[in-house]
Amino acid sequence: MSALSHLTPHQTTVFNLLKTLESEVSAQTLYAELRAQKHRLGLATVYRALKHLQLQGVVQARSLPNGEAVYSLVSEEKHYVTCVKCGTSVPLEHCPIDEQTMPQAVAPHFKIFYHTLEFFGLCSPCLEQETVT
Amino acid sequence: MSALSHLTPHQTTVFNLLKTLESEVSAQTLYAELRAQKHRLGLATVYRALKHLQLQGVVQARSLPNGEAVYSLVSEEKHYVTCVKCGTSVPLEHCPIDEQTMPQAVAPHFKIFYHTLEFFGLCSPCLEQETVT
DNA sequence: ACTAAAATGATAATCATTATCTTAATCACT
DNA sequence: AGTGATTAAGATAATGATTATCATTTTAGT
Repeated sequence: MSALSHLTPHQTTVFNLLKTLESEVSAQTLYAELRAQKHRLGLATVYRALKHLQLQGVVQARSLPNGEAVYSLVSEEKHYVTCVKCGTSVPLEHCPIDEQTMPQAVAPHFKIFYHTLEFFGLCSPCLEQETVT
Repeated sequence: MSALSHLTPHQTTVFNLLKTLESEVSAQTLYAELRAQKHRLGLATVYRALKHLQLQGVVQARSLPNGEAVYSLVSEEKHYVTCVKCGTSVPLEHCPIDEQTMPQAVAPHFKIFYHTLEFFGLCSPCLEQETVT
């Protein structure tokens, strides 16, 4: 990974908090957590910091079906199975992408930072509801 | 694919339009197109129809970074490379998922309808902007 | 210290989606 | 066909995350 361009104190704060978290979080949650830790920054700054870190290739984002985005470090290689009915999202342990074909699959003129892989379907409870109904 | 449960006329209309489209479309676009075709239905009905078709496993959804969702038939096996800066989304021709490991990768108690695979990074123009700046 | 550029805060604006609630259509059964 | 119950639909308000705006503060380089 190339060196990060200079980060402002606030950007560093956001980055550091992300490093301590095990799972993805929304910008709103990050903001609430930082405020709870007595950091004085605005919500817009959190969004801007996340955008900046994304452009640096160190933070990744995933859009949930409910419209909110969740963020995590790029190093967190996690994929998910998501229920299209209730929205439950379960992480996968292993990435089933063929390592050989992956590099060729991406367009030649893109610099790739990360990828997301998600399976969608029905979780057991929702599946039962559907078949019963 | 199991038989679809009964579809209402409006649900059928939405489904049929999706069948004629080559690329993914948002609910808003579907609504505008249907209205342009003199169909009399409400926006909420389009959203409800899409939700219903999703639960049937025949329509898939993908959330874009800007927060809107785009829909397409499940049969459209397309994956994308998306620029984290400008949002440009380019389809891949080939799915690089290892067919062998895929079934084992999904959680045992999920009924899987489809999957999405996306690569994120910077497209050429945006990459140049970043390195220049 | 000084000026230009970048970052920040506060808040308004945007916009897709969902909820609500009333009305209309459909269905099962007699 | 009639009736009551269930489901679908329409219209629109409400929600909520994200972005835009703009005035102010901070930073970097000279």
